Amino acid sequence: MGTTQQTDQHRSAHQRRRQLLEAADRVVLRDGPKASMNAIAAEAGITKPILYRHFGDKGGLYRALAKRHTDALLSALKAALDAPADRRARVEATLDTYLAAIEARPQVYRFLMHPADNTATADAQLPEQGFDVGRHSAPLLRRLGEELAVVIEERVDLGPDSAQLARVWGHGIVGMMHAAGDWWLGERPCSRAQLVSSLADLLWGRLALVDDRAGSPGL
Amino acid sequence: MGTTQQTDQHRSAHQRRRQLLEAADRVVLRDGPKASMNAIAAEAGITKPILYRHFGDKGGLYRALAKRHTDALLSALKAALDAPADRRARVEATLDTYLAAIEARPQVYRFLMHPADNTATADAQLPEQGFDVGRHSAPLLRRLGEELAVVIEERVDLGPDSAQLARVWGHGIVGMMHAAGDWWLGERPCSRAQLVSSLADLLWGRLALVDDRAGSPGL
DNA sequence: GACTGTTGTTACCGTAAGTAACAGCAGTGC
DNA sequence: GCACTGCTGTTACTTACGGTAACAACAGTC
Repeated sequence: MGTTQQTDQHRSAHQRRRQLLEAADRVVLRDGPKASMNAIAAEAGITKPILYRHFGDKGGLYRALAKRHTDALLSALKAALDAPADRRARVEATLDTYLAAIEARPQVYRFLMHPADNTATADAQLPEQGFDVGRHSAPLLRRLGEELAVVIEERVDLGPDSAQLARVWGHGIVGMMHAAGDWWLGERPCSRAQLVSSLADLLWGRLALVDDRAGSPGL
Repeated sequence: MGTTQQTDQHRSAHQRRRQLLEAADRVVLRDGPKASMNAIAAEAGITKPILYRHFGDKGGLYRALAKRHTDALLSALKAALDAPADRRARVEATLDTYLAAIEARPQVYRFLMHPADNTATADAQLPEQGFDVGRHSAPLLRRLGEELAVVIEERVDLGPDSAQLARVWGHGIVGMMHAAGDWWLGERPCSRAQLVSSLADLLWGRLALVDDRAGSPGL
């Protein structure tokens, strides 16, 4: 075997890589986070060592896959964030874009969000490794948080310490979106629009404004 | 071997279980998320099958361990949430309590937060299992989110749909805290107090209040 | 026609989860 | 005393998966 789909065999390694990633995508879409290298290789019509030649290890494949999806998601989010509307509408559009994405492909979402582990032999105190890839965990949320921080800092005037505040907010907002989305995806307690509105209310400081409950200790 | 620490051998199975969990705790504290069942058994002075008799599978041990830590963390958070101070101070105290906890024991934190996987063979559509433990993913963040939702709904008057809004906010706030904490723990870009203050500002709606940056498109 | 590089294979290793199957020993009823 | 039950513990195994070595086939090139 191996001579079946070899009709056009001299496409570039880059094309081959994309093809493998698409197969991996399909398997992940079907099997969720349990997708094994064997299963992915089988889906691509090849065997494991080829995957390893292309991606080094499972983390490499994971990162390549994550980059694809993160790039796609991120450009969608940026578009929502840059839409011609006021800030509240933009925030809601961004939240909705994210939630629509995870709703559309929950399996991919779960695979990307729960990487299981990566390089971390023991000490956890090694200063740097030289590579930027595979450094620490940082699979998708980290990147989203950083990118959102950039957008926030570009667009909003946060005064002194703006860079740092923007990063905290970026990661915090992404985490809020993620956790609420993860819960919502599992339980579906309300419509997407309601969730978006509730989260935007939270970001708009409604927690600080509402009254204490009648019977609660008067603080 | 095996006759060494058998001085008082007829303590209840519950005591034994606690002892095993403490050993597991120690290993997790040392090895992080890579802690193997063999290593845990060795730390407890026994071998694997005993762990499996007590906890069923690795997921069972994980859940038991998670419950311990979640209970402890949750009671600390509830205490902070119930302190005699205004809402902002209480929120800051709660954030700080959480961050101090993950700062104090990052290995345990990482083990609990990155469960890698659990029961999820394929369909993801099985109705119920009979047990309440091991249902779906919901390791720690879910529970924190639900508990925070309860506290929010008890203490704050959110009007109609208050139950649902409280749950969204509970999960959202926990997610914000988690993501920001995870990032902060990895990079340590600022002091804990600064992080707490920035997150509280975010929850207080400062995002809605600040001005657009000078050069940005006028929306 | 030999040389090299790519694509593919089979067959293997190491590790870790999970599982028999068996051994020792406490208590209980006869 | 003696079988029976039940708990704690063991060794040794199976299975599955990540990762690797060694080899086979073939395209293009000098």
